[in-house]
Amino acid sequence: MVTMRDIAKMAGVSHSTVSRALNNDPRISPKTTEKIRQVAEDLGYSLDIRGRVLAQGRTFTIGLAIPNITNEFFLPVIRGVEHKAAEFDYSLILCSTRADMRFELEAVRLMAERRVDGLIIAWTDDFEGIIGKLEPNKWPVVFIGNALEDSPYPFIDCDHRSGAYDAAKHLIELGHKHIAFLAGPLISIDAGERLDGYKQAVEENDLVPDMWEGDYTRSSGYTQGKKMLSCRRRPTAVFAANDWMAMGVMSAANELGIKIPEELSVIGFDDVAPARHLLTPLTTVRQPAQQMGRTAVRMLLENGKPKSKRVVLGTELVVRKTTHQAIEKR
Amino acid sequence: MVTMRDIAKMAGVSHSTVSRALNNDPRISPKTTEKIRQVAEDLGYSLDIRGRVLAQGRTFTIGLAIPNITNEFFLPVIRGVEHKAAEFDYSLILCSTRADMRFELEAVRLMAERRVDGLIIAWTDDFEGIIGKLEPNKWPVVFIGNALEDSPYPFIDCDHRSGAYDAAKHLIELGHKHIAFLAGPLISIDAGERLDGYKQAVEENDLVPDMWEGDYTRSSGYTQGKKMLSCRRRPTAVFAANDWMAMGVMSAANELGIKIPEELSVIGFDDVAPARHLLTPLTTVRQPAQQMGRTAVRMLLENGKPKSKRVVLGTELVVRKTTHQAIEKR
DNA sequence: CTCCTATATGCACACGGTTGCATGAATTGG
DNA sequence: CCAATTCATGCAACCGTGTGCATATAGGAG
Repeated sequence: MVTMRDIAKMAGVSHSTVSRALNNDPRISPKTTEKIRQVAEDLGYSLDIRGRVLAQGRTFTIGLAIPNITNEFFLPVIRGVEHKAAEFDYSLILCSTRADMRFELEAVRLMAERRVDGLIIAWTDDFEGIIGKLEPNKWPVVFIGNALEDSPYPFIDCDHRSGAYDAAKHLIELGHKHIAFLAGPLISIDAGERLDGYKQAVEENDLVPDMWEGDYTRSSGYTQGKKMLSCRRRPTAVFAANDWMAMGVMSAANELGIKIPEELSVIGFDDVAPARHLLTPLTTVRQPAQQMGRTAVRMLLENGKPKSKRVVLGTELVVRKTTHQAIEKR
Repeated sequence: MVTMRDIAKMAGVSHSTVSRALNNDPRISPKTTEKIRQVAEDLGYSLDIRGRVLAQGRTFTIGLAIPNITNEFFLPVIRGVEHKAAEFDYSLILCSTRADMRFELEAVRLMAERRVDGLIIAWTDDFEGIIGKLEPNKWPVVFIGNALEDSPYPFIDCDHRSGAYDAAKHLIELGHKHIAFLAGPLISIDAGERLDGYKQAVEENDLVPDMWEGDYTRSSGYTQGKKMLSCRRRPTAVFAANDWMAMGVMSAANELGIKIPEELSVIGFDDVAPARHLLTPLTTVRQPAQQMGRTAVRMLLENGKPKSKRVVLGTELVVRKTTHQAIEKR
């Protein structure tokens, strides 16, 4: 492998001159620079960034820890982070933590050892554990998702409450009177906020809440969907707290011969890719996942003066084909 | 930031002793080792892997260049690479090349500068360009996908031909006599092979091929689907060369009021997540994407003796709900 | 007591760049 | 023609860790 010292020898200069020439230092004469460039080219030189990294104290790398690569939901987050990082000429180190705290802490250790210039932790359950690991050396970190409103750590999340409110409002405006809500696991922060949004909308309009609990998986949507749709007075609309459960509900409705959207409106949350591609594409609330990724990178890298440590992004109601005017009551 | 020299000073030893102690060198006495461990702990020491990297000449990092993070199809590949790399205690640097050769070469340069221990290039169109960049320094590389059978470079792909053959055969065994094939863009290598597999199966059974060309996008599936299903004698089964196009065809059928699978069987290729989640889930040929990722890492990292430079994995026919016995001819 | 052998640790250099400061050469002004 | 200044380059230290070899100390055998 050819180094700057090799080039220096060939060009009859010192290796510091080579370094400066290749970095366009104006103090090196154009003639020398040109010569060095030429020799470098001839020898097939390739910069070894490891030297620079050690000398300059930066790694031009950021780390991203994602709970579960398997879940399509995180894909746009990764994309956002990758693209924004690339804009800054930064590389991305990706770790999947399998939603397991041990792996998560392991990933943090790994990235700290690599001295990444910044760390993005997505949807962790253990803020304190991570901060504890990072604290001794004050590594810069940004969290995405799962954020408490009064979190002392820099985070990015979206407004689940108002997103859920919008979704419920949408159904109400279509004339639905009986709107069931299929909640996520209520230990989770966003699940609680989404429930709140639903409740607020329903109560503001003098409707009675009808709450069921799932666990954000498709199969829980299916099971609970079967139950709620077999009730004597079944809802005319279901708001599922995420798309996976919404798809489970659709499955259940399908098996029960209930037509969507004519006989049942369904709305989800997140705007996950598979839901977009259904034959009757799902109406949902889009979480700006890609933008969340981009913003996280910006917060980490943008010239040191973070305007704010907390960012809450808005959501967007995406009306597609699964919501429909309520049928009149007989 | 506390370094080994700091620890050494505190513990009254030299930094080489610290290095050895922390690496469990048996030559350091248990007493000293324990003491050094303790001091390291007290000072909140964290290994800086950059030093090791430079000293040992390895980076414990592999690079993965993916054409397009946006496409869910690549997700299992990333997962496979990430998991396998983690098993080896390797980190993963991820680059999305936006299916643009310039970005691709840029990504290769970046990873080379970072001195990754191995490079995985997924579905490139420009093997020579990349090898040209890598050649001068003989960086280890493995390609995934888009492989020519006689490629001189180490690659992993799956057997598109036999996969397509299986798909067509499946339809034939269900009694279909008129099976349309919606091909991918025929410049692409796998598109050609899939077409060959289809042709072989159809001809072996004395059926007449009915070939249409798409471009692997959902919308091309929709457009061509509309056309082929509006023919006077429309096919009873469609084999789309990938899942996205299959979903387009299903959309078209849906709009034309053609019932799937009763009136039309549809089969895809790849087993992309959204196709799995349709209300009537798609029958398809699974490309072992995750395993391809894992294998690529293994080829790069496993103790230097690659058994073979070319791996062609098998595919798996996944029968779900979109294929059905052919209706009898009247 | 002396010699030999383990055992434990330190010294110094290596890895591949970057950078503050010094030095030598060339140019300019008087 | 000399001094002052600018310009181009080299020297050497540095970043944090790993490692071959030398050295110091202790323990055991004769």
